[in-house]
Amino acid sequence: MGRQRKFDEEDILFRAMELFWIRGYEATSIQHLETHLGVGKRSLYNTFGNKENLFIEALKRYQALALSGLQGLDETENAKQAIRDLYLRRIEFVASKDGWRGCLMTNTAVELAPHNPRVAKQIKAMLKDTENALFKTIRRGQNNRQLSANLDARMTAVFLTQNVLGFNAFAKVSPGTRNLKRSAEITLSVLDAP
Amino acid sequence: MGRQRKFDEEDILFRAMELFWIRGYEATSIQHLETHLGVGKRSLYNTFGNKENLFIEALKRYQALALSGLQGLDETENAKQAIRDLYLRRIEFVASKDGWRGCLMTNTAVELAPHNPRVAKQIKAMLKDTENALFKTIRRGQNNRQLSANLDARMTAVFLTQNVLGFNAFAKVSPGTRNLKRSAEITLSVLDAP
DNA sequence: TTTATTTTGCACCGATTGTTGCAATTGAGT
DNA sequence: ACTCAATTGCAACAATCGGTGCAAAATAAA
Repeated sequence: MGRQRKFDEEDILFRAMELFWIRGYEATSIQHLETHLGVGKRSLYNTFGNKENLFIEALKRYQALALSGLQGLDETENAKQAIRDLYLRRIEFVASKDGWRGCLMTNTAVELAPHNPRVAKQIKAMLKDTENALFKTIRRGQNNRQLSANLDARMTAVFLTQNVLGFNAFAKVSPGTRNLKRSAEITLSVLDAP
Repeated sequence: MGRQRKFDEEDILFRAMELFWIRGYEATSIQHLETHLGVGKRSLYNTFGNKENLFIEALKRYQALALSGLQGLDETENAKQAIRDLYLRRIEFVASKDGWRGCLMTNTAVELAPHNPRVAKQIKAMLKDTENALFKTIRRGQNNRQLSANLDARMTAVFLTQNVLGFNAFAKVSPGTRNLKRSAEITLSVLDAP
């Protein structure tokens, strides 16, 4: 009973995610959200409580998005090629039609996480998602004799995770996928260790 | 002639740099600067014009600081060891007494550069500083037969630069130098290519 | 149709943002 | 001692921030 909503909550969260993604947390004001989402601020506050909650919910949608990207690792038989594909997908991922939006996880890790424990906890979880997915893939490659057993699978996964953060940050100031792709190839050469 | 200043401009810039470093650009308000610098806002505006100019001048001081760190590369004969030392120094660099401040270049690349062309230009210059210093060191290592001639020196330098951004971002959410140091060793293994 | 309940639009809140006008203060040059 | 330019402290500015109170609008249940 009562008046029915004019918007879909999940749709709003997805689009809010994109706005935070492009402009960052502080620079995306409630007013900005209002106009670009087509929803009155009062409805936003009724639904999500406050800006922080709205952001955290939006960030969860990003986490789901990133997680589905990581699942692509399982679809390629060769471990190194699987990781290469992930990198190439992520490089396209951080490039939007107009300019470079980078990666919401990286942006948030730098801008918001240091001052907000709730956000920091969530970012840590997302980093662990990445690390664990890469770890699993490296282990699989070792079992299949595609990667050397001498590789420290866990630390290599940590290394690759840091590296993803790196090119996300790099992409924000240096447009163009060419350098990113060539640099990614060097990153992958770590997997060729004897 | 006229009334003399109560502060040293260079000293203020250095301390402002530290404040921006810890809290970020937006979160460091003029009021915050006023109290922590011990200088009235009116003096700040008289001297630097506005907040953006003050920040850019402070960022230049950071650039000089980073540049002097890069010069340490020339002080170690072995190229790989020189780069390792740089990494270890930078890992300590991003760790302050109280918590993790990360790297002002990385923080700014993510938070401010995308919306501010002047800042973006300066960040690009700083990245080029890093890349060029690493390139020179890699070349030196190749000339001295310490590193393989098969290494693409330029792209390896780009890779290492991205990697530095990566662990700067990583450090903001994952305190502790241990993981960073171990991951750095994997990064350096790229230089062992045959 | 009436009632009960939820959502929406509008006005408005106090706090804070960066920035400036102005007059008092300072101190070197005359 | 006087002048004049530079610097300072204080008050205030308009704009914007996140957030709310309240009544009208909308809709399901009675």
